[in-house]
Amino acid sequence: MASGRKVGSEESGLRIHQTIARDLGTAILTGRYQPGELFEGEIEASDRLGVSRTAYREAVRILIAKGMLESRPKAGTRVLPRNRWNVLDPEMLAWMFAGEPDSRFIRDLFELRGVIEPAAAEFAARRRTDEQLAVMETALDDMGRYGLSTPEGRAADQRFHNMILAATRNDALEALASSVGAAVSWTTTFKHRKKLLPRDPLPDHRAVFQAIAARDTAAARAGMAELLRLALADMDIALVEPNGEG
Amino acid sequence: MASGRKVGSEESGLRIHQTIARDLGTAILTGRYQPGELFEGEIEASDRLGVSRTAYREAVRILIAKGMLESRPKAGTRVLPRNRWNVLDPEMLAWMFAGEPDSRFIRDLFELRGVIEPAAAEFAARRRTDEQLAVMETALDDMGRYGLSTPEGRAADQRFHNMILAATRNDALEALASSVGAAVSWTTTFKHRKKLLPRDPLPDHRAVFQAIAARDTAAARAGMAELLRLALADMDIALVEPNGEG
DNA sequence: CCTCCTGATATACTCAGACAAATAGGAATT
DNA sequence: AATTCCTATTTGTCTGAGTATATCAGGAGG
Repeated sequence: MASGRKVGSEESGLRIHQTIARDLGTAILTGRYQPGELFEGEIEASDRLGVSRTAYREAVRILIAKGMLESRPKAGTRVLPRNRWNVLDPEMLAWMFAGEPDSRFIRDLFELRGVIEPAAAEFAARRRTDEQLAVMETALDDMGRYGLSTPEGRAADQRFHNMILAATRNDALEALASSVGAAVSWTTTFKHRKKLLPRDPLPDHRAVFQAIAARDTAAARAGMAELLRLALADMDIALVEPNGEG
Repeated sequence: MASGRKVGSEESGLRIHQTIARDLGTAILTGRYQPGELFEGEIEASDRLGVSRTAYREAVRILIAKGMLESRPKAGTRVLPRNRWNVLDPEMLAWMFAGEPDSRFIRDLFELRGVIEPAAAEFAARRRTDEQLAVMETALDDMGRYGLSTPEGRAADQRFHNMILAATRNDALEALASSVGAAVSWTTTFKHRKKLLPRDPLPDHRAVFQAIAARDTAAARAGMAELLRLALADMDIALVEPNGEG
């Protein structure tokens, strides 16, 4: 047992294959490996990283499952083109936002959210149950009580949006929006890290809630769109797109 | 070396861990394993399947990467709740549609597509380049030449929609819509398996194309919405939702 | 000169068995 | 009853060997 060395840095509860997957994943996301680029062999790679081939291979399996890699005997392991990546995968989003996320992709996510959530609000207005409505209301109350600058307040905000998604009764929409919402909430954390929020978000949320309560689909859609528009306006990243909405 | 038996059925080029992942994945998707249910231990499972623990573990890693499983020492490996699954993962969609897909989820996918693609058409109308427009046109020509009942025609249809997505200049939207689009095309195959298409889809496509060419965002959105509405009307699954659009 | 086969070879894939690490759950203690 | 500690169980990691497969070079045939 001569070499009982650690990999390099003491990671939290993560297993080795998870840290390798995360490291390789972020390396690919940040462009340190280009699409089409060939990886070194398993033996060399695992040796260089100071881990067993087993752990390295399991890491590669994870990245293959996320559409980032491809591996075949004799051909080796190479990075797939970007359009094959599952960029909406929650773990991948977490990797992106752990580092310095690409502002262009953040814009993409907000844009996608702007497409998804108003539609979700509309479906929710049509299909919500009274129980779901009640959960939304208490979440909104909590949000007002604690404010968005506290963890409790943000959790309440999450609950509110999640319940809207659940009320859509659309699993696909729900899965998607929860991923995007989580990613966007990372940026919200960024926002609050720099400056405290300048605006009270409660009225927008209440308007959406009222519309859903009244089963007013058009108002729900419009209210959510307005909410997102205001939220986006609070952020600095609005500037990446030179041309406005027109 | 007493038992050199094969796993059971001769799979095509798939590796062992891939087939195990697919089998377990479909078993979970079809409800043969319920959320929260505990798997048997790795040794028992790999032994029962007649494969090595390595291969079984790599399969489990894949399913964990897709949000279907969770495993911790001493606690075992268990199925995660449905809302944790990455149901938009292309591979998962393929697994679903390989068997008898849940009609409720198909409805969800169509609904999601109805949200995504009109928005994508709108973005495409605003941001498309002339080159992208040219590709759309040739795709449309091919589609007209071969018809949707031929593989070439369907490929052209795919190219048309994919180019719209590329023209949105939104990676997140593109990744999402390509997954959903692929899944929906499986159902299109289903449709044509039963009955040949009763309607000429070309006019709808041309309308969308014209709008994108003219950079008419509203018309592009409306045209795409209409296209999807008609496509959905062709399918049998419209009946799952008793209440119409209103 | 090109196409098709054929085999050598590099690479990932699979296997078996051992050991390590972590943690859930119970036992002992306060 | 709450807390601490122990232990047994399960996943995690390692090693080294052997297998399968696809690429690539080189030759046979057109």
